[in-house]
Amino acid sequence: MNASISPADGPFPSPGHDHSHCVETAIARAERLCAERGARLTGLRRQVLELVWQSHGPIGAYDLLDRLRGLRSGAAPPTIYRALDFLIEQGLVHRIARLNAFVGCDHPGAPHQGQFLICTACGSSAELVEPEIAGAIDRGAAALGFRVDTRTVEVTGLCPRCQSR
Amino acid sequence: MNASISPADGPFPSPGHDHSHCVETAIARAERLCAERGARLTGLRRQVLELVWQSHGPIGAYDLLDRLRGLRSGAAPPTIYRALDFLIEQGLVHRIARLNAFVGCDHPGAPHQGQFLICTACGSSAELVEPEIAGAIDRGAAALGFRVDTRTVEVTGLCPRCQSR
DNA sequence: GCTCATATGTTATAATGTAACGCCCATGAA
DNA sequence: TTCATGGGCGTTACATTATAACATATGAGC
Repeated sequence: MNASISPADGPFPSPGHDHSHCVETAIARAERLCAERGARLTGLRRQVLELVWQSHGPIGAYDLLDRLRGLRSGAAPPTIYRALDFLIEQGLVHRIARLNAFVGCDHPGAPHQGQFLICTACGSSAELVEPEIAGAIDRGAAALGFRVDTRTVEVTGLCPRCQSR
Repeated sequence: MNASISPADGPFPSPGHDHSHCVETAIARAERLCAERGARLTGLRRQVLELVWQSHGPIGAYDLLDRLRGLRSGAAPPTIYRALDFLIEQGLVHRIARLNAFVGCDHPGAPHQGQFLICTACGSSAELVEPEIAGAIDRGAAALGFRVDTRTVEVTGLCPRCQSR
């Protein structure tokens, strides 16, 4: 099993966690990946990626916009959405459809699509990378002759911490 | 494997299909289920369910609203959303998060959550009921100590017809 | 420096979804 | 019968999310 975390360094954020370290790591990985690919991680795009990671869970576009305005007065919705489009294209950010929200990808570089566990009590999320889930989906689709492009898997429930509260 | 269809009577709609029959069947099932449960399938709710089924694929709330206005002048967004809330609660309709759209459930009465194949070429969708997918999700979640509530599975790609065009 | 494509700024608007309040009507108790 | 109750729906207003369209700036390569 290959489970991991978003945005903290355990399956779900733990209390004494140094999150700024995660942010730095994520930015560093993003820089490297974009350099390898010749993709332009501009100042704006890096700022938006930092803001996504600084959030302790999935964050909406307009919340990001509010925070971005602290850095760039005059930012407007297209500012955010264009940056997010780029980051998603590069596999650095995932969009969670059920929440209309965005979250940093824990496995940039590895070809995969997001599988998310979303805690309805605390709002945190964890990213799964489960080949078994993708495999089961592909078998079901193949049985109907369907050619798979993207797979969205979003699971709601309670994270370990919120179960014991 | 237990695959089936939405809204037609094969894995994906076929050309000479008599769709009005599907609509009637769906309404009849809904009447029966609601009667058993003591749930009130009112005139409005039945009309909305018919409109959902009359669509040959997932349909947005405001498209439904436009059509409903042909039957009830003065219908407003809450009219549609409240009816949809009821229908979803009763398991008669599913919401497809990626599309912000709604589709009739092929398996009302059977406890399940929607698993959808969505053709990006023709817009049609097919509903899967794959215990293997749910099982794989549950195992992945259990490994992180996550208690599952709902599972959203939405797969995009090409249906058999659109692959051969 | 020039040119071109790309990135970003800017304004406006589209698309989707909800809050809040009040009326009506069916139901059941006094 | 009357009246309280609650659900369903009408209605208005508004909140939230996302995009279109056009102008300007920036940066990489020549």
